[in-house]
This record gives sequence, structure tokens and C-alpha cells, in this order.
Amino acid sequence: MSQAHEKPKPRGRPPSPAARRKALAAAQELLMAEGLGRLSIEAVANRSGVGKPTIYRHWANASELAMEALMVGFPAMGSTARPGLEAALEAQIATLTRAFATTRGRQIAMALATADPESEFTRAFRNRVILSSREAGRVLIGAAAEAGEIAQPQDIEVVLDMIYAPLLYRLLAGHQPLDEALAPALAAGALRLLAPSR
Amino acid sequence: MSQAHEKPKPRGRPPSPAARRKALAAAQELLMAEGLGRLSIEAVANRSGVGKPTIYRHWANASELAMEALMVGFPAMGSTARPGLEAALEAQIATLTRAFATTRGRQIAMALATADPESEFTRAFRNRVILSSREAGRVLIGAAAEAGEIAQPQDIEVVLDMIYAPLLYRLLAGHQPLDEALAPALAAGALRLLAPSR
Amino acid sequence: MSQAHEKPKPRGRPPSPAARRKALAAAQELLMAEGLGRLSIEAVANRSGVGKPTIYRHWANASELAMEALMVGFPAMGSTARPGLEAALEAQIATLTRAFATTRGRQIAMALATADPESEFTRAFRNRVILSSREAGRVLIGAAAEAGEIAQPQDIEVVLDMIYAPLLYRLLAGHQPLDEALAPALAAGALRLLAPSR
Amino acid sequence: MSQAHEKPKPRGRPPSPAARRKALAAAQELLMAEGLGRLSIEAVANRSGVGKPTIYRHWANASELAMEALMVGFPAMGSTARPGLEAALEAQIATLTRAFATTRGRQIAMALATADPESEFTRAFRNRVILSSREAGRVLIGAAAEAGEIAQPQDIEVVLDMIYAPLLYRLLAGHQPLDEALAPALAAGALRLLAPSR
DNA sequence: CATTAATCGAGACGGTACGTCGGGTCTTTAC
DNA sequence: GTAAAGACCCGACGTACCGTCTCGATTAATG
Repeated sequence: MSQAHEKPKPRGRPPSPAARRKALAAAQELLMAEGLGRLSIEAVANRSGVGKPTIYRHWANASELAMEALMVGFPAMGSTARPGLEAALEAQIATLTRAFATTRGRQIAMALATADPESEFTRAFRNRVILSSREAGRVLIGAAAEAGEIAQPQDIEVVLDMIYAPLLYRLLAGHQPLDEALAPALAAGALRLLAPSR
Repeated sequence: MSQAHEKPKPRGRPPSPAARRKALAAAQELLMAEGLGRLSIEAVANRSGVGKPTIYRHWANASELAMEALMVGFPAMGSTARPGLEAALEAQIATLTRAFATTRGRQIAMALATADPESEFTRAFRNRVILSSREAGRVLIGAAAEAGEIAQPQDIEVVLDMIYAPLLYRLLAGHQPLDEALAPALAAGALRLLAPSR
Repeated sequence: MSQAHEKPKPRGRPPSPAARRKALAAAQELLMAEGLGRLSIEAVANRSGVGKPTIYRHWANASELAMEALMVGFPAMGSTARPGLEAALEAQIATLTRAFATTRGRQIAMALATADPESEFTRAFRNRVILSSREAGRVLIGAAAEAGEIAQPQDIEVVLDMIYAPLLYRLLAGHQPLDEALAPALAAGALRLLAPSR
Repeated sequence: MSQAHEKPKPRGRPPSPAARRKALAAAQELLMAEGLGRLSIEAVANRSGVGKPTIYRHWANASELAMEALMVGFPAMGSTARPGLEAALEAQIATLTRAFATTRGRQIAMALATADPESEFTRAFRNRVILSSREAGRVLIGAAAEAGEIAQPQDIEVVLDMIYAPLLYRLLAGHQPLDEALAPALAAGALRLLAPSR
């Protein structure tokens, strides 16, 4: 019968989802306990009981494994349905600030900076942890413009950068805290940027 | 009175400036040729002819050495005396953009993210390559407010972050280029932020 | 019952005999060319192409590696079947003298003195290169006593020491040569020691 | 003739005997506390407060310093005036045995084996700690022969070796203890070696 | 008594080697 | 035929000492 054999008939032992899961769990524990710098494939293999070659079958290097571990549990940027652009932005940025103002926040920044910028995996990571908030912001602003709350901005990309960049900036430069005062200030700034010109 | 015997009179052979210089030069060459990830103390020692222990006498680890090498030749943020706040900001940001839109730019971001955030050395590095531009901006804005060109802003810290953060953000997230269009757009955005409220 | 499942069936890749062999060969070459003092693990790794960690998996330190290299090719003290105790002893001591009167002889003495005296490896080395001749002598003397050629000596341990110790002594003290005249003189001395009391 | 101005009139500050003394004392303490393997010039300099270059002015390397430290306090082989050759030999060997049956004994053997055999310093060390006993034995035997107690032996060098070598041999091979039973047994053996032939 | 010269301590220098960690690959046995 | 276990080669780590070399500070004999 020829309707089948499209699938090349996987022979032998199938890849174990358990191994992947255990390695990932061990990676997360190590991130908590030791930090990103100590997250070696070796250490994950030892802690998880998963063999090193198996880990390499799932991730190309320690950086990818770290990125995947860091993504797990990171807040997805769903639209925080709040009335009014400023309030909506503020709520979203506040969530983001809380997520970044942790050890994990620094680790995300470090992973981002360290990772091969060309890799597909890195691209996915950036989209997930950095750019998704920016896209959510774009939706909010689009809706507000649609509703006539604000004018359609010309330089939307730069506006989005100005709103969302300060988080990463403060995280890396450390000159100012990532605290609760930041979200309302950024939301207010956003409104000024988007205000109709006089 | 404190005019005397503050220095404890250094005994023994003084550290050789030549060794420091040679190691630093080799580090810079390696950064160019191989990238930050390949900058090992071992490689610097081999290339420079300086002994490994000597290198460790000057820098605590490869990260510090890399930061010092990356700082050399980085543009100092002197006041770009241009008439008008917007033009001055634009000129400064353009300089900064050119400095970051290179391999060295990524390396700086990577070094910043990787370095021990508590270290004194890291603090100096952050001040030099990230925050000095921010401080220059603060001066420009202060002068413009003094001159009555703009109102004295309330949230100056957040304003500064919104102006200078996008550079690092684009560098790390890679969603938009670090090109010549960025500086005028950011300068224009800054002006909107600083415009007197209606 | 001890007939079965004593071996726990080793899993994983077995140690490569080739690596062990190559390291040992390089060690021997270095002993010849440079001397015991220059036999570093580093040098063996470089010359043999075997990784340092692999060498450490096989030998605890440079001293053990040196001892094993020195043992290879050292003459085993088989019974030199010659008629007459004196002739047999003389033949055996002559062989031994030739073996020690070389660069390797000094290296053996040095290794012996330097090695951790408690280590199991050291014990094996001592048995192989120093004490095996002594035991061969014990057999010769026992046979001669059996045959009535000599009386059964009381202080056999001290007698054996007096016969075999001078080799090492001359090697280390260097006051007299390790030459062909030594073997007959020691054999004659042994006979006097073993002669029936008057 | 030139009986004067042989000394080139040492100008400047003369070498300080105190520095030499302090370094030697520190070396001995380190030998006791840490062992010969840990006796580094560095450690001696730190412990004694004497500068490294000063130490190198007095000894060519760590080995020489160790040898000098090991010589201090080692029993000089004066003639142990006891009536009868056997008793005299036994007394002398017993003293020697006690001196070698210590940690210092092993260290002496190790230093002897490790040291450059050609160096003048090594020669002096060997004479002092190894060969002086042998020479004392030669004197005792000569006197006994003179007194008619024994015959003048032909192979006096080999006889001396057979008497004194077992100490070093047991020390290095470790197959038999260096205990009080050894001295009388060796003295008795010596007598058999020296007995007039039948 | 000032000069002068060698030694002193301290400590940095270029090196070699240490013993360990981790990387990524490869080879075995077990499931 | 994949999984685990684990050895392989390799590169780098950070440290200990090596023996040499400046340094500023002492210390005697010389002038």
C-alpha cells in the first residue's frame, strides 16, 4: 500500500519527551541557584541525569538551552484591556517592569547580549521576551488612533522604542531603579509623544 | 592636616606600564579579529608576550580586560556646541549611533550584560560608554531650559532614558537598524517630550 | 557464591588503550631526552597528543607516570640458572649493575626517593625495580641451603640487604663506580656472610 | 710575592649574616611543617622576611637551601670510642639508624636523589650525611686490623658499602624497618665479612 | 663626616606547569 | 536505533613558584 510511507517510519526507540523535560527543569534550577554563568551543559547533565549527547540533540549549545529555560513562565503580552490608552500602557509596562526587576531579568538581558544574533533560536527569544511587548504597544496605539483618542503618529517605530527601551536600559546601566514609579512616568511620556502637535 | 603622608610610599618594583599597554593592545586586536567570545587571558598572554600572572595583576578577569579595551577610543561625550536643542541632540545622538553601529557596539553591549554588575570596574565602564551620553543630554536640556527654549521638565530622568535607551534597545533586539534616520527622529521625539504642556 | 555477576558491567565508552600507550611512549621519550625533572604532564600531553585530563585519568600525578615509564623494559629478575651459589649471584648482580649504571638508573633512584612512600603505585614500583632482585637472591640462597652448599642463615633479611643495597648506595652517593668489578666482589662477600661459622 | 691584595677590598655594605641565618631557620621550619616538596624559595622568603634575591645570593636553588637545612644538626660521625670492633660498629650504626629513622631521614634521601649529582654543594652534602659514616667505619676497621683483631681486608670498599648501604636501602625500599635490631645484625655481618678466611 | 657602593626588603616581571572545568564528539552497552 | 553513561581531545581557567629585574632604603667602609 502506497498511501502511507510518507512518514519515513521512525524505527528504534523514539526520542524521549521526558529527557527534554528533565534537562529543562534542571537548567531552570541552575539558573535560580547558580546564575547564568554557571549554566553549563555539563552541570545540567549531572543534575538531570540526562546524558550530554542527548542534550546536544535538543539544543545546539548552552546558550540556546538557557534561552529556552528563561522563556518558560515569562509573561505573554496579551492585551491588557483597560479603558484609555495611558492606563492600558501603564498596566502593561508595570507588568513588564515586575518581570524584569528580578534576577531572571538580568539573566534575560545577559542571554540576549551573549547569544549569536543570527541564530533562529535567538530571534525567537528576542521576539518572545523583548519585542512582544513592543508589538502589544503597537496594537494599543493603533486602536487609540482608530478611536480618535490620538492622531496617527508618523514615526511609530521610534515612538515604540522610546516607550519600551528604558526597561532594558535601566536593567543594563543600573543608574536608576526598575521600580513602580517607572510605568506611570513612561505612560505619561508616551502620551506626550503621541499628542497632536499644536 | 592632610597635606602629608597620605601616600604609603610604594616599595618594590613598580608595575610596568609597558606590560599593561602591550596586553591592552593585544586585547584590542583580538576583539577585532576574533570577537569578544574568543578574548581569553591565555590568548592575550600569547599574543602580547606578557605573562598570564601579570595580566591578572592588572585585571581581575577577562571581562575587565575586555571592558578596558572596549573603552579605549570610545567617543567621549563632550558638549556638541550646536545652536538649538534639537540640533544639538541630533548631532550627539548621531555620533553615538555611529559608534554603536559597529562590531564594537555589539561587543560593548555584550560586555555590559555579562560583567559583574556590582564591580567597580563595571560601574566605570557603564559610566563611560552608556551614561556619559545621558549626562551630556542632561546638560543640553538644562541649558535650553535656562535659556527659556523649553520648560523645566518634571521627569527629567525618564525623559533622558527615553532619548538614549533606544540605541541599546535596537542593538540588542535587532528589530530596527541603527542608521542615520534614528538621530533626527529621536531628537524630534525629545522635543515633543519637552514641549510645554498645552 | 562467587562464580557470577562480580563485574558490574561497565557502561559508557571504555578507556582507550591507545591513549594510555601514547602517553607512556611520550613519557619515555621525554625521560631519555630531557630527564626526570623535565617530565611534566604538560609536556607529555603536548608530545603525545593525548589530553591532559586523560592523562590524569590514568595516573594521579607526574611521579606515577614516570614510575610506570621507568618500569617498562626493566629486567625482570628471573632465576639465572648457573651452577654454584657464588656464580649465580654474581651473574644476577652483574645484570642488575648494568641496568642501574645508566641514566635510567639514576632516574629510578630519583623517582623512588621522590614518590609518595605510602602510595600503592610506589609500592609496586619498589617491588618491581628494587625488591625483585632481593627476592631472587632469597630463592638462590634457599636452594643452596637446601642443597647443603651453605648453612641456613639466621639473619637472612640483613644478609639480603647487605648484598643488594650497595648498588643503590653507590648510585646515590657516587663515591665508587657501578662497574663490572662490583658483582664478583659482592658475590664473594655474600659467600663470606653465608659461610658456616667456625 | 703577592701575599697581599688578593682580596679585592669589598666595598659597600657586606652581606648580612642575619639574613642567611633567618632564611635557614625558616627553611628548617618548613621542612618540619610541610615537607621537602613544599620548601620553595617563595615560602622561605615569606616566612623569614628575607627577600628572594637575597636568598638566591646565598644558595643557587631550593635544592641547595634544602640540603644545607638538612645538614644542620645531623650527627657528625666522630669515633665512638668503644672497646672491640663489633661494639664500636654497632654503636655507630645505631646512632645512624636513629638519625635516619625520622621524617628528616626520608627528606635527606629525597634531597640526595633529586640534587644535581655534579654540583659541588651536592658533593659536600653526600660527604656529610652519607659518606662520613663510611669513613668512620674505615677508621675503625683500620685500627682493628692494626691491633691484630682482624686481618687486613682486601676489598675494603665493598665491605664498607655492605655495612653502610642497607640503611639507605631500607629507607628507600621500605621493605624492612629501620629499627634497633638492625645495628647489631649489621655489626655481626661486618664481623663475618672481616673474619680471617679459614 | 660625607661619599659611595653593595646589600637589603619588597614586589612586579616573563615563564612553565599545575590540576580542574567545561566544551563538543565519539563509542560503548542497555532498553 | 535512540538513550544513558562516560572517555576522548581540546582549550582555557586561575594559582603557585621559578629565577630575574628594578625600585627606594640601609648600612659600612672609604675618602
